[in-house]
Amino acid sequence: MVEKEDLGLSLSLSFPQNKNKNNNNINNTHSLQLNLMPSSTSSTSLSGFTATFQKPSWNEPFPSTDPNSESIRAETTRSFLRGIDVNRLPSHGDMEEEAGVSSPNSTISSVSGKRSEREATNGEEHDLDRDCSRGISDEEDGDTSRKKLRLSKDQSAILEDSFKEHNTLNPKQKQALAKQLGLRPRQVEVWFQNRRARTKLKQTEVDCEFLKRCCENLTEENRRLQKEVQELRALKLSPQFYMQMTPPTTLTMCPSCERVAVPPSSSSSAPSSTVDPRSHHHLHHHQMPPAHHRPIPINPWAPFDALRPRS
DNA sequence: TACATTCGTCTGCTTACCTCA
DNA sequence: TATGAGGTAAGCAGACGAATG
Repeated sequence: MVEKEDLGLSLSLSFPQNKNKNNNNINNTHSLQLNLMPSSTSSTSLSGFTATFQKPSWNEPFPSTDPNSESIRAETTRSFLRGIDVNRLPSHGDMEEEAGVSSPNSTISSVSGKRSEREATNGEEHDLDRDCSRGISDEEDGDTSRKKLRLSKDQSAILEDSFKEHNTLNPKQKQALAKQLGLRPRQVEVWFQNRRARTKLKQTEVDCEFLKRCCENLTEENRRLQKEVQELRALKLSPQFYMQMTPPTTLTMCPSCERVAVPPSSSSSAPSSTVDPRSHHHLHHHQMPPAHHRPIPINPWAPFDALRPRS
């Protein structure tokens, strides 16, 4: 079994750009990438989804720019081919000698369900692949419990590699991969479906964690601001406050950004109406605020604002 | 061109089995 | 040894898009 650390999940926080289909288009999103790859991971899987999806090439089943990963992959494939293949088809005739490992050909699907009823009613094999994938074999007709196939490590590794290249498969790719792995196309298809589901689940967990942290930050910011309001109220009650206060007429509002602008010189007594709007704009965007002027706190939702879809 | 049908594939949910602590 | 939790292969339903008549 492939360990979680080996999955090479690169999770992203995504906001769908267009919800064209069930909100599920995970590729067409703004993404905040969170690469969860452990630093010690081998080079075969370090690029994560985003990077590896950029260069799909199925002319070569497992392309690699890294000679090391190439050799690892080749070795994996070799060991896979010479090793125990729990999914070999019955025609190979050696599956039963591999004790303790179940074969997909011993897999028995549940006979319950509407689809089975439909097919029984039709009485025709309109989908050989699907029928085959359910592993209904002659020698196990009496057993209604489905046995579960466990993919070998090598099969899982190869499937993972493929998934990093493409998270979906076209029929040709599916066939090729199934042939390479000695699996049925339906099994490859199901594996990819489940893999996408796992990826999405992981992403959801990461998103949830991220939102939780945002919420905590906002709560903290809110607490801080409340405290500051209290302090300002207390200060307002003291008479010294009015002595130090600058007349409000020296403050102007920038019409473009709607922020309070500080005149070029605090000693200037010129009313704000005389300030040239152009110079004001120039100054207020390039002049450092007075020391007593508290900087505007960073909007904790800023990362979201940047990522949010424009609607 | 608009419409109905079929087909393949997707996601989401669920079940059943397997492994391991 | 029994058992419960977690992982995962696989089934099913419903939706969607493309192809076809």
